[in-house]
Amino acid sequence: MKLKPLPKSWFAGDAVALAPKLLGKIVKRGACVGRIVETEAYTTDAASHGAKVTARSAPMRETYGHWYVYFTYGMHWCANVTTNEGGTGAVLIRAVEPLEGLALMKRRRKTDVVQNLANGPAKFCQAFGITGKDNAAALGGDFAIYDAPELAPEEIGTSSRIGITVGTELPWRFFVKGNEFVSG
DNA sequence: TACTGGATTCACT
DNA sequence: GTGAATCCAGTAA
Repeated sequence: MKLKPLPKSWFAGDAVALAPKLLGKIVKRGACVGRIVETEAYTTDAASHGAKVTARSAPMRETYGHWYVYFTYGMHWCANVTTNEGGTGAVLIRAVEPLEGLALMKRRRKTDVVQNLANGPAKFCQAFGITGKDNAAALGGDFAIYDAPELAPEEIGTSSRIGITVGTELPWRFFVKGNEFVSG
């Protein structure tokens, strides 16, 4: 697979605009490679860490093209890519289709079911070995996002999670229809 | 210093 | 469909 890293400037725009564009892109960390199939944009809305100026959310405000990894529910890590040069924004990677490094992912996730390896934000982090040590790291090197053909519009739909998990109807949730690795 | 709640997941019924 | 697991950041005092 010929991979070309997305330049930092690619992430300078608004999170809401970049979330759908990230679909189909390739994320690689060490031996693990996957295709992003579900993303979620966070800016300064009430549900976002970016709504308040705190030490934790500093990467959302002060960086773009970096990883923002946070710990939640006492046991899970979630990975975002920071966006919006000069502003506040990040795109949460909610689900990934495993492509390479499946053996390692299966070992980390303690399951042989491929569909369950990375079909959730915390599952993705566990499968790829992402923890707080990756927080605020710049994209690139061993942990980067690579360019890939954009998904066709008919492959992108509105997530069934709307109104179920979060209780809000944010217009920027997406996932890929007709894909066996899709979450929800 | 102590308390509260969370961008989740999974086992169990 | 329901509830437990689990710990850190944020907030109040």
